[in-house]
Amino acid sequence: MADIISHPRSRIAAGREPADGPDLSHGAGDDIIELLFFAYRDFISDPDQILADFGFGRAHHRVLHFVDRHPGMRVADLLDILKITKQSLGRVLKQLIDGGFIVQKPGAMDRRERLLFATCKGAELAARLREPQSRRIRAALAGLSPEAHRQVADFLLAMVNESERQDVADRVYENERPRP
Amino acid sequence: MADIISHPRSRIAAGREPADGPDLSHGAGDDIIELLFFAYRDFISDPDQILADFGFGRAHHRVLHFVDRHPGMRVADLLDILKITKQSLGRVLKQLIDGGFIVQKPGAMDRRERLLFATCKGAELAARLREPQSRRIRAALAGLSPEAHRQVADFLLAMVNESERQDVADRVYENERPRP
DNA sequence: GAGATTATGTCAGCCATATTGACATATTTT
DNA sequence: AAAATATGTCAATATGGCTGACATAATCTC
Repeated sequence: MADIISHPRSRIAAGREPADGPDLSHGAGDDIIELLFFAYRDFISDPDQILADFGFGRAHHRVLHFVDRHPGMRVADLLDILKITKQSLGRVLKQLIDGGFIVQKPGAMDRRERLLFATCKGAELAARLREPQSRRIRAALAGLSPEAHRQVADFLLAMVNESERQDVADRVYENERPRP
Repeated sequence: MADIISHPRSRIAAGREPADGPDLSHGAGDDIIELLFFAYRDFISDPDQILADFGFGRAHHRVLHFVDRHPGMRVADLLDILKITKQSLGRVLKQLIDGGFIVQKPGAMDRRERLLFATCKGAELAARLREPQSRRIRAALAGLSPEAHRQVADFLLAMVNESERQDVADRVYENERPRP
């Protein structure tokens, strides 16, 4: 029985070098794997209570956040960002529109497009949801060195898939995205 | 119609100070809100293809990861970490046990406890799942300054709820947890 | 030792959010 | 006119959360 049990600790004996094949045991950066899990777990839990008051879930938060931050966004842009299907987005977006948090306007150039905007009501909710998350981040950065904010932002950006990294940087830092 | 639309850009005009009440518009650290979303989105997408080959989802990954990393963990420990109910854990854990990835052993001190261990098969899968995430993290850190790893780890730890921060640090850095 | 508490498991049902596939409509492009 | 695009919608399904109720075995307390 005991012999079918893996003993990870024995595999990380100090200084041990793998004799054959790649070392699949724990290594540099593995602390970040767990820290990311715990940090994100608590980070996304902040707005849950507020959302519950509106009968919304985390999916509504994500949609409202991006529409509020990037007014005039197309539905297709949102699908690219969230990496979900239009059917999944559909229900959530419909609820936000029905509730008066988001409005749609046909595109001026291309009237097939439904450009998305947060209403004042929507912007207020987005701000309420953003507030505890901002507070948590500012508190976390406050205890660190002055350049930590930049280091952390650079790290997180470097964690994004290389193919989309520039798009994400443009979005986050508000360089207006040129749309072809 | 246009007057019910919020215009966030006007609220972040450079140097503007709020005249009344707290400033609920965007401020320091808000770039981190979005960067965390994008970084985590891509970070957790890495193992998805591997998991699909086994008919598993992200819930299985989380359970297997923590059991592999902390052998002899109790079911209650896992519930604390994942912050889910025992019913939710139950289904996923049962599948991992039935599939031979995890085994249970009664606790030596308290035979009510079911201590969890990854089998060799489970440890191998955990390593395969960890590999792309480790690679992504190492690549992200490689482009940064030498002290970035520490800064990022400190930041992520500081993002954890204060009440659990010490427990998380102990877990992540393998200081054996004293159990009362 | 009897009774309370604890650790775990399980049944049943519900909800949120994701999926795929098919099809409809309006609009723009070719 | 035909093809391609942007969006919306219907239907069915899966995952992974939840609550509530109840069962078992083991330990702790008096």
